Amino acid sequence: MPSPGSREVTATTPSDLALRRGDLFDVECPTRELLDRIGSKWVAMIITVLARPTTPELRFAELERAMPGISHRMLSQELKRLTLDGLVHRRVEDSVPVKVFYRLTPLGMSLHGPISVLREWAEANMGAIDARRRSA
Amino acid sequence: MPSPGSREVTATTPSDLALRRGDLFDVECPTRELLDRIGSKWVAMIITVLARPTTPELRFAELERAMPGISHRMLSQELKRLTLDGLVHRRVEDSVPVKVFYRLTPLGMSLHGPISVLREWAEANMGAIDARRRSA
DNA sequence: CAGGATCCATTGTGATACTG
DNA sequence: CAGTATCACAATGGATCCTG
Repeated sequence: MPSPGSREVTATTPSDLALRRGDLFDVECPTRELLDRIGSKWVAMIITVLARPTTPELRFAELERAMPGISHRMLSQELKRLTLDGLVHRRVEDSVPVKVFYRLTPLGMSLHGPISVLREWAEANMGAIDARRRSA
Repeated sequence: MPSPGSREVTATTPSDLALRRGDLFDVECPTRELLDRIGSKWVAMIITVLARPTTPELRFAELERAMPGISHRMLSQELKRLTLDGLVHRRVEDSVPVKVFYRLTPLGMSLHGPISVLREWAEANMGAIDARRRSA
């Protein structure tokens, strides 16, 4: 979050309203940043995996295995972000060695629907789009 | 089978199948890249603006004005990408100076629903998430 | 007007190594 | 096991200038 040193130009206070209600079209509204965060492939995958009824709770290594291609670092980073955002809950079992379990919070679960819709669109139309790209 | 939740990835050439059907969980499947592309704030905004019944077709400068905060370069880049992907149609009016109009293709329109769902989720939950982040 | 080209600062990301 | 730290490099994105 860089401090606005050079350009607090427009908007004297109208952003207050946008901030409160969430307005993608307001420059100052964090909804933009939020959308970029939840719209990523890694978030989509994490939410999708954790939303599977058979695996409501998974350990770090299990998630890693369930998401081929993700790097150690990325998974760690994304999980931390999602935890901070309150979409994922982190449970530590005090054994030796320690075990950590991740599961969706109610808020996280509520994101599952929207993300599924987008993911399914992507999976359904990927072929057509990819083909067009190649020919162009 | 000690790996619960894992998919049956036993095929010899799984990428072929995944490529054809679109599988986010396949490392080689372009669906991942596609999802990252369509999940961005700029794409969400472009699609949303062009989906407005009142403005089915907009010129470059009009789009720019409708999307406060986007840079010249970004808009140009994203429009080109969306055009290549077949989500946006580009119509050039041969006047002096030239006028260029953008509108959604049927494929682009079909993305409007999914994106709206995600955008609305973001706008609705932005407040809670933002508050939690600050306190953490 | 539309948008390409260039420069440059910032950030993202993988690989690797290390710790409790 | 579940991370964190560090490094090197790629990608992003804004600002600015340029052209048909």
